[in-house]
Amino acid sequence: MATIRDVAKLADVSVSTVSLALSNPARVSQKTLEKIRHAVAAVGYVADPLAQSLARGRSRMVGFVVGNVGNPFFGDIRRELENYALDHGHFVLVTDSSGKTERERAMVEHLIGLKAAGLALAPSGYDQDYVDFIGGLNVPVVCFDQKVAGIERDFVGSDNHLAGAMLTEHLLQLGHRRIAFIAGPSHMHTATERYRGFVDTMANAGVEVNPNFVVDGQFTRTAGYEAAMRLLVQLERPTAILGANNAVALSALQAMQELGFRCPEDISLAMIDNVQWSSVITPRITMVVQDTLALGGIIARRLMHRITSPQAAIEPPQDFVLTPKFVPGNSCRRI
Amino acid sequence: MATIRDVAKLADVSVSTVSLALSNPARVSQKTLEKIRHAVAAVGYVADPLAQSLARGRSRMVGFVVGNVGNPFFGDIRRELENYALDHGHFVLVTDSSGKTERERAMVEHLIGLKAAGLALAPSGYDQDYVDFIGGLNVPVVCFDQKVAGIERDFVGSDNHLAGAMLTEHLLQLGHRRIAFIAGPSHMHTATERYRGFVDTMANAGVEVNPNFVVDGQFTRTAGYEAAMRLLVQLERPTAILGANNAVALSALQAMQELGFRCPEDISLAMIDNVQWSSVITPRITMVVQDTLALGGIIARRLMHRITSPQAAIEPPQDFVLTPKFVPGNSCRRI
DNA sequence: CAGCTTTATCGAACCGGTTCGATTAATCAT
DNA sequence: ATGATTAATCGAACCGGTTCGATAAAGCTG
Repeated sequence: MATIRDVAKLADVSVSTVSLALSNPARVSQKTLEKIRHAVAAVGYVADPLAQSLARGRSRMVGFVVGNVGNPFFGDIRRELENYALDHGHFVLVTDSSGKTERERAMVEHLIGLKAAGLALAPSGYDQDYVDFIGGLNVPVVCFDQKVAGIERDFVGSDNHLAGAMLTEHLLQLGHRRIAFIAGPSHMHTATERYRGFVDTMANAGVEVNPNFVVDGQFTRTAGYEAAMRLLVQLERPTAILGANNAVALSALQAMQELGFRCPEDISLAMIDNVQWSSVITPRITMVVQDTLALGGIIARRLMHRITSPQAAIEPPQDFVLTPKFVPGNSCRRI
Repeated sequence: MATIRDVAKLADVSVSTVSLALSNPARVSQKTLEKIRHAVAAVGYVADPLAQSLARGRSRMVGFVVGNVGNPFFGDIRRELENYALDHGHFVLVTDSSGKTERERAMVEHLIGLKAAGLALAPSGYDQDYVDFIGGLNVPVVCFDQKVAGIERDFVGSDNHLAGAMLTEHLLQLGHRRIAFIAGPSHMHTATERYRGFVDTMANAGVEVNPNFVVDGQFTRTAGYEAAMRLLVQLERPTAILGANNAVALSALQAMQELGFRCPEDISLAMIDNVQWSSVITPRITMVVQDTLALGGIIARRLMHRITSPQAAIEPPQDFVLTPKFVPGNSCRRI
């Protein structure tokens, strides 16, 4: 590998001039710039990113930290970020915390150790310790998906209250009254907001929520399955189930299939968030989806702005909340 | 941030002794080791990974390069690698090439620039240029999924010929003769092997393959959909469709649904490779799946072995080919 | 106790860049 | 022509570690 000293020697200038020429060509005379350019080409010089990062104290890498890179929701966002970052000379390092706060912290620390220029982070924690940790990071951070109280950072997400409300409203319109809700973890902002959307809409319509019809699915497959089972074995069953995310809703569908309930003839189903291959799942599930591409675009632009613009550091953090979209399927019937 | 010089000053020893003590405690006297340990704790010293990598010429990071990190197949492998690498003091950098050779190359070069200790790579290219590029990398590389002719590296994958053969055999057993095959890209080893598995099994059974029943689905959703449509609009339709991967098979299911064909009553369907939520897709598709956890485990161990074991460099590359598993569903009927 | 080996520690060079103050050369106003 | 600016270049220090040869002290042998 050719180093900057090889270039300097060949171009017959000092190392510092080469460095200057490469980072700020305008401040070097035409003649030397030419010489240096030739020398660079001749020896095939490429700057060592590690050495640059060490000297600068900053790298040209941005971290992408989520709980599950396999989730298409995060996948779309990642792609947007990667494209945008690449166009701006930055490289995205993807990390997966498996939803574990512990691990997320280790990965964030590792990224900071790598002198990451910035972080796009879907928070997995919520307590004071966590808030302090994220708040104390000395690099630009854009949070997304989960809004965590106390974290003073840019945030990009969807209106989850509205998402819950839209589907509840839809089911009410179809005549459903016995609507069940499979909720997510109560410490997650998205989960509580979606639940509030459900409860508020029911209240506004003057429909009482049966406490037995609210179960906790933890946003996971296994817990969602068990929660759905608890709903389905009751004597007085719901006529419709609203899943707070894709995992619990699809688990509910599976439970229904296993118990011999037809959807939507016996029980209607609706869910928040899309899933890959939803178009081949029978029935097509009525859902509210987030505009992942738009979210990804905003996250990317906001993060790169904070990274590249010098005065961005003093701009106050900002929230970007997008409106989710209703996507009708045929999993909800009129009763 | 505390540096190694802070530690040295506080412990009243030289910088080199601190470095030595930290990397090889046995070669330092008990007394100084104690002093250094105290000093480290006192100033909260953590070595800068960047500086270490620069000085050593090697980092403690391994690169994971695939075409689609969202694919659960790669997700399982990634998780295995991450766990194993973490246990061995290494950190996994995940990158996604979107299947583009161009981009993959850029990412690999970036990882090399970062002095990655090794690479787990699902190759996306196949021509001589690509082979030379991968072969010329000066770090341990374990290839997986796609076996590329000419690349002299460890390889971990499944027996794709067998995968194709198993499903073909299954369909033949059920009485099918007019079996269609939605193939993948002909430059991909997995695709050609699966196709050969199909063709060979048909030939062994003395059943002729209708040329109109072999269409190219490119392993993608859109191409798979179009390919399936071409199959379904023929006057003489197949009685069964074998999708060479999950994307083309599910696209075929979608096409069938849209045209009003029932599965399996009208047409049977089988596919290679699992997909998330396959359990809630109706019908449950009969498939052959790869043992992703085992694959991931082998990849992880092989790569870390090459990285950590000094004499591993001279070990010849080795192929690990696992047997896939047949998972019956109810998408294939007897005729 | 002399002579030799081993052990513990250190200094200096190095990895490959960046940055800033100093120096020299060129340009300008008067 | 002269002093003041400005532009171009350079040297040296620095980022934060590792590594290796040198040196001094300690341990062993006979």
